[in-house]
Amino acid sequence: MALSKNYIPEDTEQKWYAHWMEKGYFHSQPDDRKPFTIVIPPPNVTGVLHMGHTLNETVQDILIRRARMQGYNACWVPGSDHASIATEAKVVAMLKEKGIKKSNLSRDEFLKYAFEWKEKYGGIIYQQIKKLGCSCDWKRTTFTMDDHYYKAVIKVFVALYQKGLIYRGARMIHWDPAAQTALSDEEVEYREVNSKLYYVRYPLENSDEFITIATTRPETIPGDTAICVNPTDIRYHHLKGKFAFVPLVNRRVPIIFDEYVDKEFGTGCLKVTPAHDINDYNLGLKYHLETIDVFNPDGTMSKAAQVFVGEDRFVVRKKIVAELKEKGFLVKEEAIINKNGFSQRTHAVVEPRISTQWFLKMNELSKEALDMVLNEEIRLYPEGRLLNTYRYWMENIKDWCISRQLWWGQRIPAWYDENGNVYVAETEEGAIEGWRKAESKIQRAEGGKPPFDFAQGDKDQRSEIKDQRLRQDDDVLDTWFSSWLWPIEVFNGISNPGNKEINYYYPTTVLVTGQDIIFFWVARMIMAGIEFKQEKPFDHVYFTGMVRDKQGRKMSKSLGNSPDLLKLIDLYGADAVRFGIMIASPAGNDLLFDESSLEQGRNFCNKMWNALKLVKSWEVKEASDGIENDFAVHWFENRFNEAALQVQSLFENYRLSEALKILYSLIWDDFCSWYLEWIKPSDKQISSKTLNNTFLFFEKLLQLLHPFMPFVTEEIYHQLTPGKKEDDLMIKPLAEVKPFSPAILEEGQLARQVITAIRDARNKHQLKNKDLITLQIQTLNQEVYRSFGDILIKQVHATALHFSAQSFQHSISMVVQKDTINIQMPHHNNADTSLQKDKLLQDLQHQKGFLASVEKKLSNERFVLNANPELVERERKKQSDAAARIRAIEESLKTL
RNA sequence: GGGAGUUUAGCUCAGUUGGUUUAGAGCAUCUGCCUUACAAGCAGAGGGUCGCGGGUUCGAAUCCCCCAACUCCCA
Repeated sequence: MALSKNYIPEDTEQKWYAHWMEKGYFHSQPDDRKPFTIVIPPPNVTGVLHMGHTLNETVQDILIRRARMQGYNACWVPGSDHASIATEAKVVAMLKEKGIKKSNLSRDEFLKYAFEWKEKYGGIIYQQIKKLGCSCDWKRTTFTMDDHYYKAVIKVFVALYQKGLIYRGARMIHWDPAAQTALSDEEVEYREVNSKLYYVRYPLENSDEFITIATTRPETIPGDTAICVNPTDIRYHHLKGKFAFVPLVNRRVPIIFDEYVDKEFGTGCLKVTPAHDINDYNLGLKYHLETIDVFNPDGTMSKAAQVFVGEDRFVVRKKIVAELKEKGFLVKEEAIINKNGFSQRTHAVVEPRISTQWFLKMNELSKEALDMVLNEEIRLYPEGRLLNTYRYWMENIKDWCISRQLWWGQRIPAWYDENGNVYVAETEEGAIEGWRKAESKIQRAEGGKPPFDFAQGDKDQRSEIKDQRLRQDDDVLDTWFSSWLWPIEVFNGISNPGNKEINYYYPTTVLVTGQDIIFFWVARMIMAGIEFKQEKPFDHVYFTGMVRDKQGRKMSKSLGNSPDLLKLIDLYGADAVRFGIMIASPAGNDLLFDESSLEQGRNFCNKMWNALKLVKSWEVKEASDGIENDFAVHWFENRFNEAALQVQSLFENYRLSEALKILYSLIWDDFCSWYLEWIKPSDKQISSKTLNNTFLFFEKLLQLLHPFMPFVTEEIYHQLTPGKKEDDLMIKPLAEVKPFSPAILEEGQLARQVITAIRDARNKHQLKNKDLITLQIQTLNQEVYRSFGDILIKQVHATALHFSAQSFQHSISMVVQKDTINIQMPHHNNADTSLQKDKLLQDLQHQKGFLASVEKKLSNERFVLNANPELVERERKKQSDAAARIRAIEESLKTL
């Protein structure tokens, strides 16, 4: 079958993915090979594949595919997390469309809808990951709400509670009024916003005077319970012991003095609202102030506010300002820029709120997790900045608020009795048992007998307790409280500790993730690994950068600058998308996404496709090889080995983008532009030896490139010798990297330089391709030139190669390394040599300058004395080379 | 406000412990080519006071200090 003009990705991608799946290449089982394990950072179940995922998954696939070819037992576990806030919001929205209110549903009914939703939409992203070509072990797909996973999370909660690391308490937390749930510190994003600073005067008691405060949040005025100034601020010394009245609600509040207040900000007077600001809350604790919560959970004004009850906080801000103005309390307003906290999921302005929540103590957990990274037991790539970030967070760690006021997630395994006592257990029975023990203790203390005897299995009594005496906590756990177990529980390491799989695959080899979730995930996974497995979760962490558009802006829905990935795959092919993304992602840097790099990837596929067409068009002629092919084959073999070695070392350092660049240039330039042109026969006839070597080279190139561009390489691999292939490139073992000879590479370099120099001269003198030239070289190294003489003649369209001690008169001459090259055309006896002369003069000047700098170095005694001998020797070589080159140039100039 | 990082060609980046031909690559640009694998191509070329200013050294893109700009993280 004739091959198409260009490479057509859609013809091959689906075919090969299906083939690989059918062969079970992606599936891994423990065996006696070394494992190479990656767990996918679980994308959110509500998600569709975006550019960030694409970069991330591509990197993982590259690593896992290469490891597989290197003979590791490669296992890449896919999955997703349940994303409680985001998913619950989607389900609520879906219900709303159906005309169902969440508040009218029972918890179980709601969860039924949620699971339905998950079944319907939760798998979309998997299909997209497959389109990208990712070789995940789909049989291991895990979801953070799977049964075993759910149980593991509960088990961990109970264990940490029993260890005293989990506690429940009233604290000031971040409240998301849109989702109506608490958030952890990490789920709040701070952004600068334009806002206003309002100056409001509060009347003083028993006086005509006022005290003026400045605030950006006038809607919290009804919650004020003090005014605070700095004790060193002499402006307010006379107010010691005085009281003021809060405008609108007319509350009498004390004036207190504390160092916390910044004298320079506003008027130096701070209104204190302990219920609605973390610093004010601390002042409240210190000075025993009343705490008045003026907001409802949804961000409207509460009854306690007395004014504008039931209206939204931002509407009320405007109304209160208007009223303050009207009543003469407002002194002035000033435009300022300040930072607001926004919910990462709903983007609502976060409200500091005092609330009873569950917390995990982080101090003890963090110590070992920090050491593990500092002493390089776990290595971060790239290291520098991220190590500092990690250290800072770990050293200043705060307790983690893990409860969420939602239904979609693992329900907190805590039960309360009528008196508010709490019983934490993995099951309800366990909690009842705990309650019974506690009860009977009291009974015994009071001399009575235990109320129930479960040993007798009294079912009625049991349900009585369940329904009337014990009530389970309504809240669920933070999604990250399940994700932090991911590297362990995907192998059932918590629900079924010590099983064969966890023992084999854990710790995993490398985690690939974005820098933005270093705290959410990476740090906490390390803690979980230490706590529950007594071992690190992974050896390496590779952080990818952020995907931006080509102007450097973050990709976002609102800017509309994130491209539709599936469309791009349709347009360019998955390999081209992978190429484009990787070539533009220098290790550790952000990716500036530009469609033109996908085009480059598509063109690259096409280039290889055409090389395939070329080599397949050749026919074997059984005759001895000409010398030219020996040189070409020998040279390319060494060039390949050199590049393979570079690629290996780049992989070891996670410099994937650079490895891809090396391969791109190795295939396009070295293989296609040089090697294939050198061996290309004029009559399609080629020796079997050269052809076989060429096929072998091609295969080896495809193999090295395969992890980056799996589809096109597999396709060409099979096309090279159709019908014969029983294996697949994907699982073909990668050969050991072989040493290379620098000498042959240098000879190749010389050949290329001479060819390029002559082509340049032809170009400058507007010689047609068909014009044959006479070629003469002045060199002390005729042997080397003879070894590639035929290549030279073919590549520059010369009649023959001559060696001579003298230049031709009226020839065009140039100097390559230490040799002078002369070319002459039959019909160009009076060629204009001025261009050539300029170039030689320029080169001469450069060489002289260079020689001078080398000689300066060598005439410096301190250099010769201090620098190591090899270095001095190298400088001497530079000196003699430069001198030789200068001589050659001067010679050539004489003939012009 | 505190901390970290970055600054090399028009753009994106390499440049390992200071010395490897007075700085390299890809893309973009320019010139010439429809040469029978490929115009999604071929051949060639131009382009940088290594952010600024000091210092250390025989020698600095590389080490130190100051300043400037940008980015990120934290509060």
